[in-house]
Amino acid sequence: MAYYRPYTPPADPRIVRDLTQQQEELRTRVRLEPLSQEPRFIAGCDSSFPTPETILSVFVVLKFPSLELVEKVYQTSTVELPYIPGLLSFREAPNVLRAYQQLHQKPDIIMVDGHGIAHPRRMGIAAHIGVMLDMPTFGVAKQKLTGVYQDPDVAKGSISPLTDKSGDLLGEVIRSKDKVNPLFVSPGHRCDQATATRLTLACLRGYKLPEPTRLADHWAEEFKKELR
DNA sequence: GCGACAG
DNA sequence: ATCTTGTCGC
Repeated sequence: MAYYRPYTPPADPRIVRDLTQQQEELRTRVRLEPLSQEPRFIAGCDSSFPTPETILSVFVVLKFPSLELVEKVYQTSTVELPYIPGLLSFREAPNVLRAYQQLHQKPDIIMVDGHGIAHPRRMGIAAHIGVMLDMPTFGVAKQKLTGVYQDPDVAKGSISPLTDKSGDLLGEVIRSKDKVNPLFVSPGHRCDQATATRLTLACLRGYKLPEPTRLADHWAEEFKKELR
């Protein structure tokens, strides 16, 4: 439990204004719809920072619904933007997209570590990546960014809605394992809530995190060691 | 004015 | 995200 937040230098107001504007434009391209076909391959992606100035992004592709790992790739580059709540995608997406290009087996849908439309301007990193690739995506986050919800029952599989102040659905809060903190699942692009939730549940294998993100997390750690 | 704030 | 040991609970 954090009792205080470490000091963070204020972000340049001009940068914030410009990126927020770009985000509003990308927002007009988001399409929420059911998946056209059942996925045969699902990907997971995650980023970490081996050093404060280096970003490492990983992509894993699993066969669906067997969840057998079929490919894993990574990409590193220099960090050019600080973390700014609501603008995370501009810091991480560029490198994530380059990692995606390395894949030989392209997935049918991507599970992103972070939020989809459960974002102040409905443009979390999952939606951002989906629009850039024009690919189906949805987000699975460990912490809330925006919205209100009632804590779901402590039993695995319990779900409660995440809504904005107007009552609009932003995502669903899902208990992926008995008694552990719930996950925040929301559609990104070319995906809907039902699909995002269904696939998240279908990817659970006894751990808090669904396999795509869990394995992406795992390999990010392995690749990090490999770099030194 | 005060609290919240993905990774 | 990252730095970090032991420790409590199922």
